[in-house]
Amino acid sequence: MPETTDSHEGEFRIEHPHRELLDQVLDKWSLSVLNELCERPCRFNDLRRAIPEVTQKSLTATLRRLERNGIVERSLLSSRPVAVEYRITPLGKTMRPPVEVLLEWVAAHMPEVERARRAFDDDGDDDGA
Amino acid sequence: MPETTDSHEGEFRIEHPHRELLDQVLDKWSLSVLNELCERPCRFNDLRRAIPEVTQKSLTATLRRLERNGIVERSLLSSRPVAVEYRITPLGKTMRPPVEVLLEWVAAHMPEVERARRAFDDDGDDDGA
DNA sequence: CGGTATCCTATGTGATACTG
DNA sequence: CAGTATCACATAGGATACCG
Repeated sequence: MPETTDSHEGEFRIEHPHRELLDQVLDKWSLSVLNELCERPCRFNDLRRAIPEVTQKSLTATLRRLERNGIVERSLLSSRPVAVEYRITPLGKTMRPPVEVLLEWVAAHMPEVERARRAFDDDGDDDGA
Repeated sequence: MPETTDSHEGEFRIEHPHRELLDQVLDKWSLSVLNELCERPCRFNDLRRAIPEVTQKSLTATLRRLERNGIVERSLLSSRPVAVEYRITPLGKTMRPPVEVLLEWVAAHMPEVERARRAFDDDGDDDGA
């Protein structure tokens, strides 16, 4: 074993560039956008309609960020009137399994987390008994 | 076979309470903290030393958030001088597999992402030819 | 030792208006 | 249609100082 000391199983350790990528692909609207794009290519306004809570500005920012990271691809379909289509890339599709695993963890443990939150919040409530 | 090939709807879909939990357990310092705590219980200043980039304030906030979600546990060891110990909970330990899967995805695809970023940034560089 | 309190800035996000 | 520009605001996070 030429590899050193840390043979202990994978950890929670993360370095900065990885952290940054994680923040960009898991940011507030990314998963909702990918959820649409993994079903079909979408026009900009298709996405707005599919995700009504997102503003134009945030949707644009999200798409640019995902495009820059190679997760989605933007194609100009015609120039007059402007028509643009967004598609998930092969790289983007590789995100599905890990994201699903994560989402399954969240769904599975949400009840336990909510119990913990209630316990914590109640303990904090020392309203002068 | 009731399952049509594209009945995989909602793979990236996430609802608000889930989104919020994800934000709290994957925030800037959480993984670094969990990385320490999954190896051993730590005092507050142990964590500061182990993660020198974090400020007191952010570390406190991170620990409180994780504690509230049931991911870490805080115990008062003695009162004078104050001694506190943080430990990962069983619930916290369940985060490891999904987080590892995620981190493996990041590590595996970082080179491709970086290529995409360079391509994107270069395209943006219309330096007026 | 293990925090709080305060101030400050940067960023994310929304609202709204405008444009090619 | 698919954005950009601008203003406004809330929050995250850092810097610093103080406290029991």
